[in-house]
Amino acid sequence: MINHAAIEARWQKAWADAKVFEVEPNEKPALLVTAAMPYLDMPQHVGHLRTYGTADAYARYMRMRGYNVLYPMAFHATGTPVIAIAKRVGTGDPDILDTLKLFGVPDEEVKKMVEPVYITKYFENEMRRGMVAAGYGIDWRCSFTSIDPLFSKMVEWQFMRLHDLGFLATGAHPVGWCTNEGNAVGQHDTHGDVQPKIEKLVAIKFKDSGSGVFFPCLTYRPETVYGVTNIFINESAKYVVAEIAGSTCYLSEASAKALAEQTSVRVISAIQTSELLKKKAINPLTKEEVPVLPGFFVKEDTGTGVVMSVPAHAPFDYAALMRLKISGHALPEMQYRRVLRIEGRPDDEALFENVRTIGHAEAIRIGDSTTEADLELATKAVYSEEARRGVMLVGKYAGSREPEAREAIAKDLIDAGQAFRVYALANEEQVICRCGTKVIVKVVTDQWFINYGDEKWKASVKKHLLRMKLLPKNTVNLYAATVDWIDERAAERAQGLGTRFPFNPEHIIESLSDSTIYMCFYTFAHTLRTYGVKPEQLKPEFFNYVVEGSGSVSATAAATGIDASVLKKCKDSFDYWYTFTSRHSATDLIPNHLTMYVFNHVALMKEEHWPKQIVANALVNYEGEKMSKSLGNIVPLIEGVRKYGADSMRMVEIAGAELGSVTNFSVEAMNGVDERSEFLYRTVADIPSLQAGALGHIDYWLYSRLNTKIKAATASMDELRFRAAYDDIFYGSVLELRHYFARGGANAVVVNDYMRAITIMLAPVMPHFAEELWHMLGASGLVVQEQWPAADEAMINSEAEEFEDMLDAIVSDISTAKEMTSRMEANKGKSIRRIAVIVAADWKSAAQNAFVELRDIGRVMAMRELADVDRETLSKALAQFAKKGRELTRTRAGTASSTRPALDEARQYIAGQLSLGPGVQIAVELETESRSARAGRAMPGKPSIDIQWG
RNA sequence: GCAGGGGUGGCGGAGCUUGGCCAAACGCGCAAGGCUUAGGACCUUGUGCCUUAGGGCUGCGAGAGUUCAAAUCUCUCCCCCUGCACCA
Repeated sequence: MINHAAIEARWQKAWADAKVFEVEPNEKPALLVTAAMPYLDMPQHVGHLRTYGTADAYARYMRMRGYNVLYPMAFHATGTPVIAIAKRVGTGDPDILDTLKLFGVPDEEVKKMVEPVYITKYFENEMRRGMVAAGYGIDWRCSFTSIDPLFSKMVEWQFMRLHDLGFLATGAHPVGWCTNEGNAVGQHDTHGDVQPKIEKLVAIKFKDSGSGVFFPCLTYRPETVYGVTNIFINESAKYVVAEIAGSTCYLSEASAKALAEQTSVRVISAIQTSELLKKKAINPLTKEEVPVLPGFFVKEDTGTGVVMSVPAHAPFDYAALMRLKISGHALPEMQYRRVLRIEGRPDDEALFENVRTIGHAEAIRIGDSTTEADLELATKAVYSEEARRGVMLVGKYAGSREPEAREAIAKDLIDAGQAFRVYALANEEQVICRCGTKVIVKVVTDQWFINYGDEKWKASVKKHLLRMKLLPKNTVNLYAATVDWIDERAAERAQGLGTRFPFNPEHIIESLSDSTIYMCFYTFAHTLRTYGVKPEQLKPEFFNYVVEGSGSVSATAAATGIDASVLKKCKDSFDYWYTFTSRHSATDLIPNHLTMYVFNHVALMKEEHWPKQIVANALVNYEGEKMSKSLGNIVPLIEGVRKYGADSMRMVEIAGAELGSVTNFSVEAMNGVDERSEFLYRTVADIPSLQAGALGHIDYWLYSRLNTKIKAATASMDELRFRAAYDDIFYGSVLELRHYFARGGANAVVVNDYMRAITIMLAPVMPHFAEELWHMLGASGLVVQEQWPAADEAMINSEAEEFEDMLDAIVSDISTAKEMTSRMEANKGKSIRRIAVIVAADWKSAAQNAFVELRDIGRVMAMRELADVDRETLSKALAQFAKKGRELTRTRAGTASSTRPALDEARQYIAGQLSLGPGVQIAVELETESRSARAGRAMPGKPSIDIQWG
């Protein structure tokens, strides 16, 4: 058994001692590999290995390809999560205590986690340990955290530059909001980590014909205003008269309070619902007068507490009217006016009939089987059908499709002052802040944004994306779509760790926005530290000079007080490493971080320093299931390494699937890797017991396979197709070695050469195991510093490879034939006496190649070289070639005289593969000499088989 | 809803960019044989359907089209996954 732990420890120490990952600019081409810095709120779990391991394997590969590779690591601490943990630990929230326990954080450490900075320190150490254990070749000298004062100076500079360039803007913006804490609420601030979804609605103002006060009817579907029959309010709620954004309205008291967070609201007086129910209101578009009625489903705390009723298109509205009718309420003359039709559905009347049927059924509760849940379902069905195929029947937009009409009518009404925007949470369940308060929507004013909507900025990003290498290739569309869609993005926040926002020091810079150009900081972080540069010396001039490339050394030295030689060193390092960068992250960051990364580089740096390559990987499942805290299937990285070994996990996660597909972390897969590792390990260990001597066919075959493999694997690796590459390098080598040994291969030099190359190629993904094999092979130095093998075309021998393929085809053919003939009546009670393998005559290969060339039976027949062949036999063979058509290619099988001895040698192998007893004779015959009736069937590369029973 | 990705054997998953050599790599599972006191592990073969000899038929979400030829190109429809922002 391979002792993973011992091997890992030995080689991790060897790498550290040799400082192989501590690199400085040199004459080699540069490559800076960066993976998204991990957030310091949890230890790493096995899933993280996918991204960081992929980046590491790529870095190791490129190093072997002759690049000077820097793979650094930083840590993200900005924002609210760390503070949230401190708070939750402080209040003894059992949820967080369980989670920390799941991650193996000792109790005495948990106690100290009431202090945010302590949390970041703890997890930083934890993560470093995990990353070393997983075998990442990181240059730790360049590390920093996003709350490092030196780093903060760069973020400040970044935002001042964005401001100079006109990319910062202020404005109003709706956010999820907790009135208790007075803070914006994101996903991790809510119970059950629910993302508050904000949607835009519109409130259409129906004027009370008596008082002139408005009923602001909240709706998702302003286009149905043409079909309104009445207005609904909640009879049992409290209503008020209030001034909203300049107009006087009736609305529920709860709504008035909530709306005050979105716009100016001044409550004037209370009003009884009985008063409201006496009123009539005028539809602003149709000018019709409609009554106000009680609606059972109207929620007082959503929107305005006033809705318009469109029974033809809304099951709830119809049901409410039916309920009123049943309870004997006086109803207006109902109009059920349809405002749109369903295109391509001649029976669309049926759909509207259904609306009524369901509404009616709910109202009278037929057998209690039709409920409000059915109304919800019906509503959804109607909305989606009408949105997809609805065409307006009435009004200004008659003939338009529903989605366009909806937008256009909303805009017209708002522009005309007949409606206003209302934001609401779209979540089906109520969203509750961790503090217990219900989350509402607030429109934040004077909010600073980064204006990613800037057209010129977008255009240059789009243009640059076309020049970048974006992997996997099918992510290109997602980047393009993101650039099209991305708009203003909040740049500041009231709470959390981080850098103060320069234009509003009360706030901190939003935490995704402060990590868009941080990779450049790696290139000079350790220089700043080595020379003791102080944060206050990192004036804008420093970054102008080093990162932006403007200004002179002397002027920068004068402005900052930093020694000119240090400045020069920083700039040279940045210029060197930024010639070729590869950014690694998970696919889900494409629509935000990765796209913003491109935007910010394009805005702030010289074109030669813009991003060159982004690699986005999919995530990892655990035994087929998503990893999640709730499923309790999260394995901490360090625990995984201890249990399965770093290399096996790396092989499974990095090379278990192509970049864009989910890899499955399973014990079974891990065992599969272990078995093969053992096999390779034994193979290397057994080399001394093999022979030396002249090379035979099977030796040339193995060399050929090796070089074919190197060629294919190199091409795959260049595209980061790890799965394809390691199918060949790892899994394929095991199959080939087995075949080699089964065919009697036993040459120590050949196996040694083969395993040397395989070992080098294993190193990017299985670095510890590769070092161990390298050492066992008696090689000097570290494999991590070796050159990636180059394929030797001269060693690729397609004839030898084809021969082995033919051999397996023969085995398979005999096996089928054996099965078939055993069922023949004539062979009952007999056993196989002899198997003849009959090799095609040489003229057949000549004829085949001639036919492939000429594609003309007559011309081949006339060839002088084939003049000796019996006319009928030749024409039959040619007819067979013709039948194969385009599939037929030149045969590369050797001549009969060379194939025959090779097959002779392979007889034992064939017998072994078929588990034939010693009593069965295998004979290799030439077509020209064979007495078998089946001899004529032999074709180039496909000998005829004759099984003789007796 | 909007956007992006995807639907291939019992399963995971190749192949689809450059249509034909694809019943479909590789692996798992399953079956038979070998080995073994037995089991496990390991090795070999088989694993869509039909077939008394290497052949034939059907097949790649559904339907239609282009083509001599389609898993691969085009269109329509159905289904699944992911993201939708102030949050890392």
